[in-house]
Amino acid sequence: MRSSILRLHYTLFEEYGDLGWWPADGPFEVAVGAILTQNTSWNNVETAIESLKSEGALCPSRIAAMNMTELESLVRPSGFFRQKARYLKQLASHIEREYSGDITAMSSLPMERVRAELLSLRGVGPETADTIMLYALRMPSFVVDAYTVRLLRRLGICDGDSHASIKAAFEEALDRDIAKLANAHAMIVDHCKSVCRPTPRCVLCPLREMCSEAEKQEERVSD
DNA sequence: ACCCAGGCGTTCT
DNA sequence: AGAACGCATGGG
Repeated sequence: MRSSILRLHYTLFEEYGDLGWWPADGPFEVAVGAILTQNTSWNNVETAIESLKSEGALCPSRIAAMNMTELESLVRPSGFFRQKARYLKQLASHIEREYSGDITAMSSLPMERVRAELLSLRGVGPETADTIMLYALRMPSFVVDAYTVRLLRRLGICDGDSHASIKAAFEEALDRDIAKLANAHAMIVDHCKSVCRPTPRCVLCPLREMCSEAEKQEERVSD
């Protein structure tokens, strides 16, 4: 899988270059965005983040102290607003209580410890935890999302492989380099949003070569 | 009038 | 362990 990942990374980088993810003002805003974007388009998340900002509410202390109804109304545009308000509240309280409101304090702890701690919070699953680690704490933890799995399957790079093994393969192939891991996920998401749709149009796709090779391989198998 | 979006938790088989 | 379902808004 290693050489396929390297080729994918190289080809995507040739097309997209450095995308400079995650778009946010600071580490805590990254974490908030990671929760708000769960199964939700980024456009809706931006609206919610803007409304939080306009209230000066984008910090752990303010969110931890805010009343639930107000928080719900601020994050409403991002959908699932009752759950997400609860999740943000819990995250903010945790950061406030354990790290005096400074989320970056977590980055000096071992990765496994940080991941387990994030996963223990309601509303923080594998993808959200890895997103916070990679883009807020700048730790080399690759983010495997639905896009990644769909793309890798289509390219025949993975088949039934678990998220965990895909994650590990990227981290090894990209040498645990934070900038590379961060940009790799960004390129995959960006690519899948615009080009590699559920029903693909491969004519101008930078990955069309890899894609057609995978299709040929598929035909051989089904013979 | 659909369909989908940068998931997660709960509740089943 | 893995599938099915609810959660909710806004844009194509």
